[in-house]
Amino acid sequence: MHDVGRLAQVSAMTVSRVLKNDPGVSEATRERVFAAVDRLGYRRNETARSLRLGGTGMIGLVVTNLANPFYSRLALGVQEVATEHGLRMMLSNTAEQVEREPGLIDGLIDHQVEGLIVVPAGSRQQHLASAMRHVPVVLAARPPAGLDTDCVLVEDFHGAREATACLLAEGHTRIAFLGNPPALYTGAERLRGFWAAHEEAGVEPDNALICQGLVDAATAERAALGILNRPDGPTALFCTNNRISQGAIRALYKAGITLPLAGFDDFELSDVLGLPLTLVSYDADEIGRQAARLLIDRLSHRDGEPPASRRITVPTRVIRYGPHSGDRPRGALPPSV
Amino acid sequence: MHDVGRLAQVSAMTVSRVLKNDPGVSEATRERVFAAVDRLGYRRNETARSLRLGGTGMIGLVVTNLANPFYSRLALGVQEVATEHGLRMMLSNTAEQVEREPGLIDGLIDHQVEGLIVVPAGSRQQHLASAMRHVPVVLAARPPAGLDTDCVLVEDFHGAREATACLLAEGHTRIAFLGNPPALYTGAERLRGFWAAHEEAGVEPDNALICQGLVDAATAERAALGILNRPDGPTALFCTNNRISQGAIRALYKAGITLPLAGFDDFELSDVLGLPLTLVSYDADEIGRQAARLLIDRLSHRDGEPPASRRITVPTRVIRYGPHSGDRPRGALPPSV
DNA sequence: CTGTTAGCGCGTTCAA
DNA sequence: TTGAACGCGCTAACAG
Repeated sequence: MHDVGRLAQVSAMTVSRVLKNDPGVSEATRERVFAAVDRLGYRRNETARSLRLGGTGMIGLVVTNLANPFYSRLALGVQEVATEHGLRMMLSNTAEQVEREPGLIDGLIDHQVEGLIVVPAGSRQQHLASAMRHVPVVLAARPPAGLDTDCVLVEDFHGAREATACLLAEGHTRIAFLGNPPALYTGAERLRGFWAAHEEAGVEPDNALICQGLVDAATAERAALGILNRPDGPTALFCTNNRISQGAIRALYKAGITLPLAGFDDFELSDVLGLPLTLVSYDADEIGRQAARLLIDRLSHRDGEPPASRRITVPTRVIRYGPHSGDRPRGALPPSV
Repeated sequence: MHDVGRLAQVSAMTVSRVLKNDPGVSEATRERVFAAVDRLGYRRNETARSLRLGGTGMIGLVVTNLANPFYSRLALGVQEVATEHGLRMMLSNTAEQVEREPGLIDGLIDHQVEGLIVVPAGSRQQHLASAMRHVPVVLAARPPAGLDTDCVLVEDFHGAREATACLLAEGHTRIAFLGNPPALYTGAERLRGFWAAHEEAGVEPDNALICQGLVDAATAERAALGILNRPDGPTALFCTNNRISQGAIRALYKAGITLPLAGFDDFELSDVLGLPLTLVSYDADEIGRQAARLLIDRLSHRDGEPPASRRITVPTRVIRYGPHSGDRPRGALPPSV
């Protein structure tokens, strides 16, 4: 900045003012300064600015797996709203290693993020309490456990119940449940919805068809194959997320079986599989947007009464693809049997 | 740090030393300092450190669309290598707005990234030359145009030729080409490969079946439908990337037609579509890893002879899914017609 | 309209 | 083994 000033024959202070669009600078010097900036290719050092200004204008986002479209969409939603408010987003990815989450959060705090949005990977949230000593924290997709803070959830229970009810309404009474670990909020809620739909239909779920603790498509595929090979197998499947659905679909394909499948999360090409699918769809971007809005609102009330913690729910809707009982034949890529 | 020092009855300087694992500190004071740190929940300010140390330990990555698995995998690859070397990654996403790329790059430079990895979105690279005045820049997936710098490419030409050759070998002589804008390197190279395979097979491609400038699945779907509805339609399709393949598959599905499809990029569920697919697969993570390695290598030679610019190529391999002419019937979800 | 002073939080250098 | 002074690049507050 000194160099720019020298070239423009002004002090560094004046350069600073020009770059900040401070009104009290004569047009002549403005132009000289800009010319010097261009000539030297000068760029302001945001690190030094943050230090001086006492704020970085950055918020942190912590997710478990960027390669999962759910998280990348969520990240895009956060980014969108952050950008609108002149904030930048720093992204951290735990790469499915739960134990790395505390370290990543500390790292973001060390880098002076002004707030955090976290999709907590495990069930322990003690490290989030520590983080809250430094900056506001908003949770996404999972509720706080013993923490007083905002969160954005999807209608896990409702969505699971509705999709399960679709299968039951078609007469299925032996529906397999393929779920993620029950220690996760989403896993537990979605099982609860599955169960509730059964109760309402007066159908008793068979525990032998309930499988939990699946963590990715590969484990889901193995579990699904196991269940499909049982003598008293299911007539339909319910999967609690997109990874599990994909594993189950692969199992069906390999086993050469076509069964109706219901599950959480829509996914690419779901509409062209030719399978009878009943998917609980929702806007992952919107979760990110809402989380960002909650966080930014909290940041704007930093010096004052902090607002009471809020819980926002993003709606789900059931989408059906492929042939279902009662449909007319479609003619394109029909399921074999 | 002062506060911590006061609580531990030492100067801030000693706290700094303890936190840096400086050897010259007595065990007694170490423990007092750590105790004070824990009690106050103190975290070192990385912003201030960077200023003093003259380096942030961050590298920047610029991509166009995080929701595309190609880019999110690439980002994970970069992140992996960066972490191994004690560097952090700042991610910027242009959200398909080419014109935002220069601004995002400037932003990363302002935040003092020590190097950049860019997947250039447009054909103009002037802004990259400006960026190179500040930090080393490595290009991914597209070569430099009038720039002297490292890049990591995939075997665009070779992959396209090989996949096309598979279709030709099966007797197809009317293969539609659905491509991204030819101004993009990948678009041009893949068309060249498509063409070369035809020449080698002594088959003349029909220009009426060549369609370029497709930017996403929706435009690809429309283009594919148009070509499929021609009286002299194709007997197979070639798509230059995953988005276009997905659009084409949707078009086939809606039209109720099953045709062999070849294309760049493998994608989720490609193996269970039951369509005859010939996909050019490669490791997107590896592109990110290699790009990060090139960048880090360049960073390590910062004060000395900069190495000559290098070009690394990531190999492709052709993977085939579903029934192909000559296969035995599979029995599971076979294509109709 | 412009320049000077001081300090953001930290670490290097030197002195005790 | 520990502390004091100084400065990284920038800008708020106060001169002039």
